Amino acid sequence: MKRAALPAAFYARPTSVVARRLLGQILISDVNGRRVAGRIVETEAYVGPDDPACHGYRARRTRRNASLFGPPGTAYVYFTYGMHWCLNAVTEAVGFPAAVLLRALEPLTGFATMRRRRGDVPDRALCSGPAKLCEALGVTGRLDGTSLQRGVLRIVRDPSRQRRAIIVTPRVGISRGVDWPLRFLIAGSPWVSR
DNA sequence: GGTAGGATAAGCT
DNA sequence: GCTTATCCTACCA
Repeated sequence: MKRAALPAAFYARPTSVVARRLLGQILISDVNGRRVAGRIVETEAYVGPDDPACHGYRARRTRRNASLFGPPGTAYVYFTYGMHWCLNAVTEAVGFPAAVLLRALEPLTGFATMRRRRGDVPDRALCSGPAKLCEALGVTGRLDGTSLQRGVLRIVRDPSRQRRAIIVTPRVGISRGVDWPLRFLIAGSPWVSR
């Protein structure tokens, strides 16, 4: 079934709104021609030049974070801790460095491919963290700056998306801006991180 | 059940 | 030199 990718206008809104509305939508990867997909169950908002935890803090543009300043609906993929990739969806206006970090998925399609990339782990461990889901989907820096509307990675609307309770907490793994409530989870989902 | 520590490298000061 | 939007293993309870 062919489903429409979320349009740029979806992302061209306040980042915390986008982070909430991405919960329940479907992320599809066709890296190496292998279809892998999952439902987004956990996100975090990084909200621009005034957010001390955001890579775009003080609007400092570097080679690493360049795509964070790109058009809404762009993939921002960065490398961290010497071995892990993380995937974000760029939000708001061109030139405004903000994005939603995709932190966990409920695996839906391509279990064999995910397990080949991730190792023989329980289903719960396939995509329950930002670096885990990148490994499961084959996401690396090659996809940084690509479109989430028509690229190898796409986010599509789930026509059967339920209206579900959302839990809001502070963000994880940061040392500045620690009390800002910008992490969003589908309440009761067994697929979230940690 | 829980958590401390190590892996490992780019980017920043 | 130090920090980092993480994960896994080893070890303790």
